[in-house]
Amino acid sequence: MSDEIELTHTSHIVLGLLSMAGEATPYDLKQMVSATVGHFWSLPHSQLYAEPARLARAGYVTETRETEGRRRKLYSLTTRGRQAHESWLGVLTPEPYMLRDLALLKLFFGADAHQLAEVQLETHRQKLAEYETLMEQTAAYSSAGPRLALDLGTRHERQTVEFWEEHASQPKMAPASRSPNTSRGS
Amino acid sequence: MSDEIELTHTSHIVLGLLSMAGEATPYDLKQMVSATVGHFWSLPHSQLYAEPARLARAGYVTETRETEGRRRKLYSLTTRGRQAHESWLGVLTPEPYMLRDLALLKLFFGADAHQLAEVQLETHRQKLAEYETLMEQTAAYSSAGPRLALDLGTRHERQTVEFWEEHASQPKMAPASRSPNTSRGS
DNA sequence: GCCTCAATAGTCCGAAACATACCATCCGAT
DNA sequence: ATCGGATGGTATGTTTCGGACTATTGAGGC
Repeated sequence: MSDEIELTHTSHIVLGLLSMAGEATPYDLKQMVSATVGHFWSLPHSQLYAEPARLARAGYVTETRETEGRRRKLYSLTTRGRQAHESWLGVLTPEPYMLRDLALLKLFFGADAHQLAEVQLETHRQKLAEYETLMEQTAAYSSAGPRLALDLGTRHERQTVEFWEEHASQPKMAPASRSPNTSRGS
Repeated sequence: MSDEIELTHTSHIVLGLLSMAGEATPYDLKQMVSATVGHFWSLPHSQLYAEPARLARAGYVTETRETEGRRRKLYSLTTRGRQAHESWLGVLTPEPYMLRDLALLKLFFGADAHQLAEVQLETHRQKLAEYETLMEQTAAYSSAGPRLALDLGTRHERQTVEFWEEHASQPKMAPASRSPNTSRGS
């Protein structure tokens, strides 16, 4: 412990997840991410091996190994880590948010909206469906934070779908019934 | 020219801007970014010096210098660059988008929504106002792409503001008649 | 008992992006 | 004359990205 490091976004995700899980291996973190924040904040799984190690060096988490089997590394928050997490939660952030949407970028640069819409609709409808499923699952037992976040996410998706719907079906030749054969096979 | 590189998001932004401007210095690009795509896709200005150079090495843009004054570097698309840009525009991307919103992250991890809302409202209202101003300015003369992108951006902001409004003024005492002041006037 | 396949679990690395600090020049107003 | 602000640019250490690559484990078929 004791290299001074600065806590990055990734750090706070790891700290946050550990505070929820109590104790976790990087692989657990990976699962958690993809089930939760990964929906809107993606990161490569390699980070989830590198970052806890970094946090351990700086004394925010402890690293122990299983004594048997794969001898996986188990991480959990130290007092310092818990404090860091909590004070992060308490700090108000006017921080700008980033919406990195390739489709939006292409739209801006003049791509054909109708064409874009086709793919975007599929993507976002699927995501919306996922969210709605999640919503049902978590409605009862989950704590407030995740539910609120999911709520905002769902609204975003719903709106995005609406937007693209408006641009989907009337490119220039408006009339006939397009058979919307968006079969959802994987 | 002729190192093979792969075109990143940053590359495509630079190519796109150059295709709009015809010719530009990194500083020009910097201005353009902050006036346009920078609203939703931020990047450090140093990239706008590094990236064109990289693209020049690979033959996507030409680099010339002013012969007088500051002898700034001027970039413009080569045929290859223009092609790359256009084919990028044409490719359909189911690519997932990322919403990197610290506030959302904190919300997820259990931060106090009421408190968060305060700051978020300020930020997003301001952004919304910006967008609405931009909207008026660009309504007439601007081409379709930017207008559509702006439209989507504006809706996002509007919705985000709505969301935080719901969490701003009634922290835990729920009951009374909420005046649903979600006026949708532009 | 052996094999295979999927899920689990982890390492590694080059390239890109990030954030910021720093430097230099020009020009108009005091 | 000089000061400050806009202009214009470089440099650098850290983080992130993205994916390739390698094991191990356990369940089910044969």
